[in-house]
Amino acid sequence: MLKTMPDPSRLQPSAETPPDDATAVNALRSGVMRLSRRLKHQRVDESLSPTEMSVLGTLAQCGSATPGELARKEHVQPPSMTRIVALLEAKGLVRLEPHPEDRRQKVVSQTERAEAMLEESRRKRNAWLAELVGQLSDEEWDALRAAAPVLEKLAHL
Amino acid sequence: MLKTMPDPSRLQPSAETPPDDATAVNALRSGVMRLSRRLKHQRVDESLSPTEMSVLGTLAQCGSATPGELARKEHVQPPSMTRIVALLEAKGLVRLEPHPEDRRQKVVSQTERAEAMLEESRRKRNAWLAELVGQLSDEEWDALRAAAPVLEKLAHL
DNA sequence: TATTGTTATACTCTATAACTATA
DNA sequence: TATAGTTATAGAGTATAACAATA
Repeated sequence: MLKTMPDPSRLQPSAETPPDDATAVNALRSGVMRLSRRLKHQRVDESLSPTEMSVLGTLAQCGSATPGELARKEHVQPPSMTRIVALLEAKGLVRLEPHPEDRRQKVVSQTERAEAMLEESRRKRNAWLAELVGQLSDEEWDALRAAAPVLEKLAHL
Repeated sequence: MLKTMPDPSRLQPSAETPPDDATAVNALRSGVMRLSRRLKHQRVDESLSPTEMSVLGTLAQCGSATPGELARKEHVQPPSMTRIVALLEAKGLVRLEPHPEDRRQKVVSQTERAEAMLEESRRKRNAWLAELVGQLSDEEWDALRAAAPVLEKLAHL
C-alpha cells in the first residue's frame, strides 16, 4: 500500500508503466468531469455559478486579490474574471477598490454579506453531500477526504 | 486515521459536525471544479470534448449502450447525448445500430478507431499528468489514486 | 515597450420545450 | 398513454482579439 521508492519516473508513459496508474488516471479524469457536472447543478445559491463560488472561497482564504491574481488562481482568462467580478459586485458579494501602488490594478475583497452566504452554503452543501457520502463506506470517505487537498493542490500546479 | 464507528450521521449539518468534514467538502468541490476546467483544456484529441471522451470510456467498459443509458450514466440530458453521439459518429468513433427488440431505441458501440485512439490518448494523458503528479509526494499520489474510484462512484450515485 | 484590465464578439456545451415514432 | 430519441431554440460560461490606461 505504501510506497518506499520516491521514483519521479513512475508515471512516465514507458512500456513498464503499471496499469494501475493508467487506470487511476482514467478514473480520476472521468470522475472529476462527471462530478463537476453534478456540482454545477447542486449550486446552493441558484444565482451563483461554481466559479463565482470558487472565487468567494479564494477570497475568504486570501483576504483580497487583484482580478489578475484571481484569474490565474481559478485558471480562467482575464476577460472571464472581469465578468465574474462584475457579477459578484452587482450581487453585493465583493468590493472593488483602487490598488494603492499601481493605478492599473484593482483590489477585490469579499463583503460581510459574502461571508454570511458562505457560512450558509457550507451547511447546505454538507447536507447534499451527506446524502451521497452516506452511501459510501467509511474507508471510501476517508480516501476522499485525504484526496481533497491534493486535488486542490493539483489544480493549482 | 481509521474510523471505527460507521456512524451514518457523521456528515449531518448539525452543530457537532467536526470542521474537518466541512473543510474536506469545500476542498473537494473547489478542487474538482478547478481541475475539471484544466482538464477541458488538456484534451488529448483537440476535437474531442471531455464528455465525448467520457462516453468513449464508458463504451469501452460496457461494450455498447443505448443513447438513453449513456445520458443517464454521464448525467447529461437526452438531447445533449443525441448531439454527442452524432459528433462521435461523424468522427468515425462510434457506430449506431438499430435495437434488436425495440425499434424506438438504438445501440451505440465504439469502433476500432476509437479503441486505438483511447490507447493513444492514455499515453498522452499519462505524460501530462506525470508533469503535475511529479510535483506531488508519493503519499499525495497514493491518496489521489485511492480516491479516484470513489470519485467515480460518487458521480454515479 | 510591457502589463493590467476591459470591451466586443464568437464559440462550445448543455438545457428546456415541442415533436415523431414506437411500445 | 408512456417511452426513446430528435429537432429547434435559448442560455450560461468561457475564450480570443482588439483596445485603453498605466508602468
